[in-house]
Amino acid sequence: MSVTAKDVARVAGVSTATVSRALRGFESVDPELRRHILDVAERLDYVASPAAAALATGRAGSVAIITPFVDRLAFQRMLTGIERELRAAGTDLLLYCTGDPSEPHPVPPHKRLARRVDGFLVLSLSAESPDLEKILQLGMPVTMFGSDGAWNSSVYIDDRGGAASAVEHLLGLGHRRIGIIYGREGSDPGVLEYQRHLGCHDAFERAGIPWDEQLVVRGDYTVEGGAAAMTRLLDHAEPPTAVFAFSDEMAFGALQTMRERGLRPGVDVAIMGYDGHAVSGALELTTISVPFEQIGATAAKNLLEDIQHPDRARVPSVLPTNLVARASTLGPAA
Amino acid sequence: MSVTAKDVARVAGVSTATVSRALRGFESVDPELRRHILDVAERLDYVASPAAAALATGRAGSVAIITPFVDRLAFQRMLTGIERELRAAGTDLLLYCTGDPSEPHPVPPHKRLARRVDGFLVLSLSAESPDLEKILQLGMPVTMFGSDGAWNSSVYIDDRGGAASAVEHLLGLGHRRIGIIYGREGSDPGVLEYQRHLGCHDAFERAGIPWDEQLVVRGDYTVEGGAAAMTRLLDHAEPPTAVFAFSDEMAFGALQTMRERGLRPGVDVAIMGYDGHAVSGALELTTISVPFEQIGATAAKNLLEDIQHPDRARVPSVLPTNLVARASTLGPAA
DNA sequence: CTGAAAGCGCTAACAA
DNA sequence: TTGTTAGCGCTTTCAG
Repeated sequence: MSVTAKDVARVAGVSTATVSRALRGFESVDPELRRHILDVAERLDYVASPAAAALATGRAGSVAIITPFVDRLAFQRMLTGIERELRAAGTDLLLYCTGDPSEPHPVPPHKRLARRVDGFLVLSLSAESPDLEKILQLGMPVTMFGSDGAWNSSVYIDDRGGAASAVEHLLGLGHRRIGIIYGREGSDPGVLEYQRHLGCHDAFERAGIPWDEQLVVRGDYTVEGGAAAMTRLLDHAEPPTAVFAFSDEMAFGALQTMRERGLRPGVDVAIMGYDGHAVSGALELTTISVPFEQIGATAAKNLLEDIQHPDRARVPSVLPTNLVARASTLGPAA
Repeated sequence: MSVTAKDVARVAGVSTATVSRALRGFESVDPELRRHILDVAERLDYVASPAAAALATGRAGSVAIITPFVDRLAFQRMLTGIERELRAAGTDLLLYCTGDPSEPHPVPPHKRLARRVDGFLVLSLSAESPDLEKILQLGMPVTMFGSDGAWNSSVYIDDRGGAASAVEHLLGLGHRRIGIIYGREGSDPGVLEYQRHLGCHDAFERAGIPWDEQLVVRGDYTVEGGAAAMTRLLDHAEPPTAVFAFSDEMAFGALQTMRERGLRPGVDVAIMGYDGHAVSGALELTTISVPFEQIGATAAKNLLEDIQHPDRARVPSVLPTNLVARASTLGPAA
């Protein structure tokens, strides 16, 4: 097969135990011997078998990301932050995508990953998802983002407040008929989207404006879905003067629909998104910016901490969002 | 620790060997016994240790993606396709990001992953990258995309032709001063970007138009970089009447700069991108669409094939690109 | 068709 | 400080 610790031991004239110790930088190895062993290992181009190490130690040296979708900008940005942290820590990253929650997956993640990783990074899974439940049952370190609930070492943003501030921004501009483009049907209290709904309600209530179900449509978190949703809103007998989409991607689609109809963002209809992706700047889209890279990095750091110190008490991290007002709600700069 | 094959064997009243055979669906196990064993395993909530299996069989049951950046739309789309294929095959996915080629990474990927995976999916790495060389030396199955060269089981698109058709589209609209926004400095013949440069040259040459270095600027493959590049182009004494960006992301930035200056895409300056991301539709951006999801899926399939049949001769897959003309070059629809 | 036994390559007590 | 000796949990000949 390939060169093993035994080979290194033989060539270096020591035991495999010493090879193992030297390679892992144990203090208890004679510095000179150690150098010698490292030399030999280098020369033989030795690479330790992670499988054997994992079997012997019980730790895998890797963590898994569990998330329903990989094709969302928010995920991409979190991944950027996660990858950076993990690489710095020398921890491998396994990606497991559960797909649409409505369709059951061939092999549930806890089955596949249980003994393969040291911990889980659960992103955008509902707190009520059966997958999550199974993973928690494993009793391994888990850090979450996007699931509502008070878990240790998880990462949060104030989504309810963020959504409320979005609506308030529009109200402040004088809008009274405000359309909402949400993501997916059947969002339960365990998922962030639900918080955004609550935030909208909060803002409307404070302003004494009744909630109008007619102006709430689904956009599937995609550009196309957002475009279709906007079409429905505009075709309404009494169309909204402002629209708040629960993600930038859906807002992009809404902008497209407006363009097709010759409507000017921020002039004819105000529109805003949520997430603060790079492209929203290029589109002059008002949005709630969310620090996804930092969310990813923080989640990864928390998880690594949890893995190293399983019993240490941890406190959730809360990260800020903020509203970035642009021409899509303010109109073209004077 | 947790429940092992031995536990299942004991409870089921058989040997661990039979448990192993039954669980892997070997024909040689009595159907009835087999059902019984599966039952017990299910009941005990048994999950085989991948580390132990890997150690015993020599195969990891996973593949690694090696790529310099994860924060690009193209990567995200490939990942979508890859993940789908791999999940269907029950193969795990490890993600390894090399970072900027110019800055050396802490641990070379081949060291870390050599014995951890059964094969590599190398995306957007230069054919002349030292990382690639090391990985190839491992002698394991490798499927590539975005590295130019004739490797088996790799996936290609005709980037040279695609870039040429982009320029020809602009030429066909009467443009003679065409700006180019490329991605990164020092692209060598081993990377796809180089092919795009060649394609541009091809088109200019066929049209008898001299190449003007003044109109070629760098955009770093980001929205911000594209915006800055566009600024430089427009500040030119004799600005281009059309601009071709080597990625949609950079074209988005260019559009932003135009908007800030009150220039209308397709009217004042024609602009086109490359990649065909979903957002480009929303922006009415003319682009060369590239089937990244399909590229990812094909690459993953090829790799899995290679792993299963290491000696079978393979032929590279070539996937099509095509030009999608929109308002950013054609002007607003009549 | 099934069981016994010998590893896979590494780590961790325990001795020396 | 270093070597010896058992495993970690699974797979896989080889017998039966």
